[in-house]
Amino acid sequence: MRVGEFDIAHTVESAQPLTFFGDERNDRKGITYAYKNSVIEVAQNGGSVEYRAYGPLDADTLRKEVRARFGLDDNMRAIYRSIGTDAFMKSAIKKYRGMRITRNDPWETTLCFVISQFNNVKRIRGIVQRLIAAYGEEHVFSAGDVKLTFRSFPTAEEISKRSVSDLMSHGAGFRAKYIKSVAREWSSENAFGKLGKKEYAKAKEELMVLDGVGDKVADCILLFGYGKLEAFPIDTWIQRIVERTYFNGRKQNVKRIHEFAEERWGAYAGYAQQYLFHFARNE
DNA sequence: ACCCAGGCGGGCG
DNA sequence: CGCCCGCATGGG
Repeated sequence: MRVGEFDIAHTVESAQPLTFFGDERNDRKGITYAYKNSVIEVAQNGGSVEYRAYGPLDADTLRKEVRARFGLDDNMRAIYRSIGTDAFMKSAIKKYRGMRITRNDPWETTLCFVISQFNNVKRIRGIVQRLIAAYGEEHVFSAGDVKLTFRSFPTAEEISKRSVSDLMSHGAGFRAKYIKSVAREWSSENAFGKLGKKEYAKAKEELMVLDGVGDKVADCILLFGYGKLEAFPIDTWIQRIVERTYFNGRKQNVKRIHEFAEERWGAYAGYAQQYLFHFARNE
């Protein structure tokens, strides 16, 4: 299908959940990822996005999944116009034009970002991959002479059955107790599935009840899991670059930065955050 | 060897 | 509240 203002390389390289489990199958032209009981391959060639699925997925569902996953229905012209109000943001947009906010499975996003705290991207990926290898359900597909094996993302139920020390054996460290607790909460209540219907502030409040989910992780879940584009996750990178760029290098607390982001970027603060984050990490 | 990483919860003033 | 501290682990 034809898509404008989309760059799959910038998108998958910008450390969103899709790439937390990215591996050698992913390159600058495309990505292969698990979706429910299927595997989806997506590749970009100029203004054309091609995709195919292995597994029980009809064409319409597949198309909708790809469009949703890569944020292809976001109006980038409007978003760029809205957030590109200063030279710094304009240069970030220019450099990473086409980078989208991906929409991932909420549970998967929650687990990924609980693991992300006080951690680095490389190790986050490793931990997530080991959890998938250990607890994900295996699926095998044959397409002609090609045999494709993959594991789907482990369910909350599956993770909740494991002991903390079992989870620690995969390198999760002190986060293991959070993983266990969050998995238990997620599998015992079905309220989290409906969080997307609630408004941002209310949904954030409910997520922060979870042990191991604070202000920043909640915003990541809302942005990358529920597509709440007004969410503005403030991590060390964002705090640094916002203070340096918009506050003359003076220290600000998180509350102040949230107020600033809401006022300046409003409904698209999440996009502003992703361009700032990617720009800050790659400079 | 040493430092730090897409923070968080708990404890303190 | 607002700030400060410890925290498992492994890559640079």
